[in-house]
Amino acid sequence: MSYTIKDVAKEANVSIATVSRILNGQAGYSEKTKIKVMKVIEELGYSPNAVARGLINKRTHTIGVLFPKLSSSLVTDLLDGIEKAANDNGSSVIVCHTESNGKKTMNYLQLLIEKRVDGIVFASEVLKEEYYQYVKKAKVPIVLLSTESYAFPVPYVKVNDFHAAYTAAKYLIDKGHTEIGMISGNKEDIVAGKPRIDGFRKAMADSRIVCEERNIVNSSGFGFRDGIVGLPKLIEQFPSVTAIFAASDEIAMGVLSSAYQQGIKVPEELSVIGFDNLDLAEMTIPPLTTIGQPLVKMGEVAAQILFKIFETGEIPESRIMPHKVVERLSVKERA
Amino acid sequence: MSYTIKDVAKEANVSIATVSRILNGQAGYSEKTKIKVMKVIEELGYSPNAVARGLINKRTHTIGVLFPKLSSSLVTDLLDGIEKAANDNGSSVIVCHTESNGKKTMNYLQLLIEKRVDGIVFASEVLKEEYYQYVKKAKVPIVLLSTESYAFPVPYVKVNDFHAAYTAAKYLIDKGHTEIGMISGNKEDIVAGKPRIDGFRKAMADSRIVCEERNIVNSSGFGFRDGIVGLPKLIEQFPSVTAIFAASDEIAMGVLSSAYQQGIKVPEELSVIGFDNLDLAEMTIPPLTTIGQPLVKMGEVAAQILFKIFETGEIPESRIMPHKVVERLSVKERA
DNA sequence: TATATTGAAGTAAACGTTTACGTAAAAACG
DNA sequence: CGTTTTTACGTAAACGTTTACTTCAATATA
Repeated sequence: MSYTIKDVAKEANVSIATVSRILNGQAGYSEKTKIKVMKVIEELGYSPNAVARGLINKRTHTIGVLFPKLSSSLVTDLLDGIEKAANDNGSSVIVCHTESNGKKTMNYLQLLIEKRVDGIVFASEVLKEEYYQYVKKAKVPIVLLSTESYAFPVPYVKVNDFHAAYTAAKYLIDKGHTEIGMISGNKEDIVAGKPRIDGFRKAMADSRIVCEERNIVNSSGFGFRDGIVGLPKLIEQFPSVTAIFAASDEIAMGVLSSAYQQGIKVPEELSVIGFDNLDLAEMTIPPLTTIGQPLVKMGEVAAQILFKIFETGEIPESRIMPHKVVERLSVKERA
Repeated sequence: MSYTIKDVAKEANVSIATVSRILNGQAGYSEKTKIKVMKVIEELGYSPNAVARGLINKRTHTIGVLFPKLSSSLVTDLLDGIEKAANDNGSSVIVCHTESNGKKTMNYLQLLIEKRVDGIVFASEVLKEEYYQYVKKAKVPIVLLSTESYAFPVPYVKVNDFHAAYTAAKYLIDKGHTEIGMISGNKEDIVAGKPRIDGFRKAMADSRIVCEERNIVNSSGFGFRDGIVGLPKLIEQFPSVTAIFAASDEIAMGVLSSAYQQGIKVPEELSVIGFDNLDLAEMTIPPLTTIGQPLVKMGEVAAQILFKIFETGEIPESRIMPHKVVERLSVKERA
């Protein structure tokens, strides 16, 4: 097919060992032969076979990434960061799209392990026992991104959702709001759903604002639709609401759209704060005030943790990334 | 490290050839030994080494994808489709993020070729001669996605941008508009910029509507900012405008935001049609009428073309995917 | 000058598979 | 029952590298 190291060796009248040494900068050859060999490589257009290298070196310079879905700008930013860090470390990334499906996830894990990826980033989803045991048995390093495991000792990279939600609610309170509602995403989601609700509740409690059932609408997911249907529901059960904490930017966009349809002015009549700071948060009308997660950075850090593990063999600590409120125009001080 | 086929063979008292045959369903063993071997595999938790397989089979079951940027929902949808089709065909995908940088692109191509990917999807960017020659020399199948090459015989998958833009303009015209402007994206972009402008012009001409300099604002890219700055510019040079064709949904969102800031009501005072039908097009205020590209499907088709090439060795024809107008609420019939 | 050291290479084994080829026993056939 | 065919394996080479060991000449050292 294409040329091999043998072809190069033959053409240059040296042994394959010499070619290999030159290619890997390993000492043991003269400048003259190097030049000769490089010339042959150039002429032939020889490209070293990374598969063969991987076989003998037991290192593929490839990492695998598992996402529940691809078409979400949250995931995209994470991937962006991962890819960046991987590339900086001379590795490539294989993306897998699990659709939050247990069987698919297992298949992907199997695939990645058979391909002998150096490590795995598991993103935005809960690490089931089955998954954990499988990669543990295969001894492949794994790091969690934008998720966390309470049951297993796996390093993770994420923001503190409890704290971030607290910050969001507190921000609204500091703006003079007292009639504050939340549209929460899935409360069964123990890693991103529940903590945000708890953080919201805690902020309310700390400010001595009563927070009951009616303050919170639990939706099934974190999507646009959840915001669209969430707002009318919230208004129905809590008509005096003046400010809303949406558990994701997509929910917030749904709220914005729903408010617009109902003729509710944001932020004049209703303030809205989101969560994530997706790219589209600055494109909404009005531009969305939100809790920013450093998504790209988080992806980078997750990948870097993997590389650290390759180097040292030790498992580093998890990283809680800082969140911040990104002030735009969807929240107004209450008179 | 982990178990090999030899360990399995020894443990099961058979030769490695037999294990291999069982693993690949190759005939040449009895049911009894199969059961015995499978049991050993199960016990050991043996995982076949795809790297070794790749070396001997000259097939890695991996394809590479090059994107100019990752954080764009356009690219994400394409990737989604590619990944889906790849997975259906037992392959994985390596993503590369070129940032439209020639050097980075060449590095990625080199990387992918060294890793011996079975094929490459080159997306949303123009295929430079240097790129083409390099992958051609390596004899790696390549397919273009959402882009096209006039100079080289490379199969592509995309919509007909000229025709799609024509459709957009015609749609506005059919709604009774005659004062129609365009915010065009980069007109130097010969594959997506220029054809859309030409399509727009043609539709205007065919309807005997004069279309001059002032009808079109050329921006440098296809992003939100371009819409934000584009609208004021367009209004200044063409104050009577009642409808706008934005060359991308992101531009359209910029237009929407800019219009909102200036107190221009969409669609009452100004109609806007976009291009792409990104996920976020339905989340805008008002929901965006746009030209839909079947992005996920396009990704799938691109990958399938690659698999077809692997099978047949022949290069299939390019595919022009159908576009359609997705009617939402940002365009209004003119009184 | 005799010996030790260094430098520049080559040889061959190993990585974990697949597969062409060989072989012995079992089955089928006449 | 003798011969042919089939079945069920085993042996060993190959895939394209890296690298531990060798080797041989040139240089440094005593």
